[in-house]
Amino acid sequence: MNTFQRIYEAVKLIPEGQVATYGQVAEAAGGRRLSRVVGYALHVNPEPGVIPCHRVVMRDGAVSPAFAFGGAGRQKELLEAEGVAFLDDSHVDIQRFRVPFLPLIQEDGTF
DNA sequence: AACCTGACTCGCC
DNA sequence: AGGCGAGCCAGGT
Repeated sequence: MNTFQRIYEAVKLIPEGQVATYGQVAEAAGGRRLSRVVGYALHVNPEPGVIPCHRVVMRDGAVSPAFAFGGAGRQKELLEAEGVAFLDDSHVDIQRFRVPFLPLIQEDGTF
């Protein structure tokens, strides 16, 4: 169970209709400082469609400009379809839809 | 094998 | 208040 695996597990745990920040995913995966690694992990997303990377946004709710799996507009589309409201074209209402907490992923992949 | 870079975040000027 | 550097991991050069 390496860091990447845990990051992916954490992202998969984000419930539909909610979003999580890179920091939250990072904490669930082992440490807040992994936030940057989280970005890299999703960048090289090995399982598009399986890992809901569209539910991961920056701390201020902004979606990544470098989003690349169908276009940034696609991400907004998916999130709104799940019930996540947007404040503007690039920011989700993070305060209302951020997942309250994410379980800590253990070495063996469990909580 | 060392070095650089990247979907981030936070703390310190 | 806004800019800068550090810490983390993996993969490419």
